[in-house]
Amino acid sequence: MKGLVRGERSRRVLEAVILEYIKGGVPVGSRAIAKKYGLSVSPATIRNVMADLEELGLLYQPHTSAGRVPTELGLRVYIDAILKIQQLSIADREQIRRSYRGGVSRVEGLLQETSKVLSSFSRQAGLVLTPRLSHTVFKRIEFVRLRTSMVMTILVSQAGIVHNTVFEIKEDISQEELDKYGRYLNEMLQDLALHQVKARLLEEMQKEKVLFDRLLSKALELSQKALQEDIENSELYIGGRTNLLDNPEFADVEQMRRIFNAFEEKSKIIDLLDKSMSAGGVNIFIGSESELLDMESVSFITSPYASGDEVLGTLGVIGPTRMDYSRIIPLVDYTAKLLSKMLEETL
Amino acid sequence: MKGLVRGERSRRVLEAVILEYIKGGVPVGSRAIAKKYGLSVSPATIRNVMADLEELGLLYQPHTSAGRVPTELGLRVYIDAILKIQQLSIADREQIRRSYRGGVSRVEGLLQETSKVLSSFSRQAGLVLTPRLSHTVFKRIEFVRLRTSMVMTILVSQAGIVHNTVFEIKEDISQEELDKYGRYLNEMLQDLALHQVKARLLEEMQKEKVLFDRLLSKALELSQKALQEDIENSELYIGGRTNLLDNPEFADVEQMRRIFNAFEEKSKIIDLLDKSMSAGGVNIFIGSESELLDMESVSFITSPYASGDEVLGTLGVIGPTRMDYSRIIPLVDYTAKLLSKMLEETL
DNA sequence: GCCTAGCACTCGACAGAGGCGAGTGCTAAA
DNA sequence: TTTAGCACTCGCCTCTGTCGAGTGCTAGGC
Repeated sequence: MKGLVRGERSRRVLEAVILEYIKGGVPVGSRAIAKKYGLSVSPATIRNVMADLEELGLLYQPHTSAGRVPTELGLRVYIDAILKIQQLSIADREQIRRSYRGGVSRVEGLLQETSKVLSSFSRQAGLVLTPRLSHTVFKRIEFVRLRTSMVMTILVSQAGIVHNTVFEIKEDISQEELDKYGRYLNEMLQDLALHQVKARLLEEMQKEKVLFDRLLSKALELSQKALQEDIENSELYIGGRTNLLDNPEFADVEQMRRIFNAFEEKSKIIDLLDKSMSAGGVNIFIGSESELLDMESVSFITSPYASGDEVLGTLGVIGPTRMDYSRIIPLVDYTAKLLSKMLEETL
Repeated sequence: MKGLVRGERSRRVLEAVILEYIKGGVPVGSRAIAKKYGLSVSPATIRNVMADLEELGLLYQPHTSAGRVPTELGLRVYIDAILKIQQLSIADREQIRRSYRGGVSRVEGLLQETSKVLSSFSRQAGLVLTPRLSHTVFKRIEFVRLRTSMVMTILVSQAGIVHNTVFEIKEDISQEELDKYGRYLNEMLQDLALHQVKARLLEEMQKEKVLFDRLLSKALELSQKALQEDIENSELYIGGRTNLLDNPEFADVEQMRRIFNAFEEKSKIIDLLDKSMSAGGVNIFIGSESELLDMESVSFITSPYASGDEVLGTLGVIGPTRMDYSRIIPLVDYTAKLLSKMLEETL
């Protein structure tokens, strides 16, 4: 990949075009670069270099007499081979930490807040994928009798995530009995990962002695029901949608509609974030790389977050392909680390 | 108000202009009305009537040689004095009920689903304000020790709403002890409204005997903390935001930005829905009536929903002032009733 | 006295023409 | 290899004229 841009000058020019384009959003011409980037060569020379870069597929011209715009490939090369990723400044870091003050007391709140932090610092939209329940560790289960034959199950994971389900049962069960079930299950499932819990329950249900113990079998049945639910699903928090409206390239409503549809639908974005969960560190998807067809002009910058050793979810920023990568990459990186630390410390 | 439009013909013309405007979104001229609405008078006559209506402030002309557009007042008069609100057709009702199938097992899910139902049937955005916790009846409290000195409180209301808080305590408390607190409090707070719970806790804390019982006082302290949290706040579910993008009047991005900002901010809309909670039945806010300044071109149609006698929250539809009131008013009405029934039955 | 036909008038929407300017590619000379 | 010069391209903007929808007014008819 690096070989694509051989000369030092080519590289400087590519960088200049991209920086200028990110700043202005309009095609950039040879003269502007010759002037502002002190390459001490004339515009004509720049033009030659640009023509070369265009042949390599890194730049392209929207029309004959226009300046150049970076292609996806161009951005890719820039990010991989040219951009030196800086640390976030101390001031920025301090400010991010400060935005969390005012105490967020629930995990859900913390994650939602994070999506807002990401959006306000990137001036784009922030994304936070909540942990899959099935990937977390069992902490506690509780049954509450809401009314005749209606039972609520509350499931708490070690990371402090709460999930509840309501369902109907054939015969009424008293709260006292439900409490017994709870104690029994809490004992049995201690410290299991939730996806193991399911297996464990089945296993227990096979055991002969259980079959003859009404209490146990009832308890197992109930918890089975609770787990059938969507513990595989993640939620997605999206902060700062409106920031996207400020991007001039989305003035055209059609683009905007596509993106907001994806926000409403969520599943596509969830899939994407899910994919980048296993890959460690910051991931960048430029335009069509995300394979969200019909989303050609947006980029994602994502990073997984964790609590201890356990990778919980992914967070990131979505914006136009023309966005300030040099600022947002470290932002996403830092925020992911900060969130991980907060999850680990406070929970 | 009714007196504003005296003649039967004036009324017909006003209605015609509004219906036509709702359908097309462009100013409507005298000829179109004369033709399509079989008033069997000539365009010239219609023009005279229109001029009268304009003088009354019910219509206005965007420019000299344009057709007429209804004003807010015009719409108000139309809705109050002319529109006969029909029942939703059996087919529609059936279809709405069907959209809920596939079993929604949590209250949150049910409400969120409702916002989607509202949006898809209105082709605008659907709003559902969740119940304030403080207005619901206490069902159960539960403490979970997440790790040393970190405790989670889970609060369940009779309607099946779950709220959790995490906080740090000075000295560690074992799960066994926490369970004891729970049992004690569940006994004590049975069937109280949550806003009474707070008072009750304070009251108990005053009692001398409690002061000397470490267990009790600790339990009270903990639950106090849990309740300090945002039990006064409602959440707002918004479904079908993208539908709004289809309204031609919002092609201009500025309008759209305002609305989406309000969605992001939420508090203004929450206030509005909150206000219309106490007023029974369907409420309609046209344009500036909502007093959400900078939202001149949108209308709200809202209705409270309840469970049993207890009014829980508000739901509604937000769309351009030019929306199909005759369809959406019954829709909102029916959906509120249906939701109330479902909340009552299934919980 | 109300309704209608006719007419002059207004004004936005649209299309085409022309000028501007940014930016290019090519060529020839340094 | 670089640069200056030049002809050329093409999007954007403005100006202009035409078109048509719609109006208000007036005079005559039921």
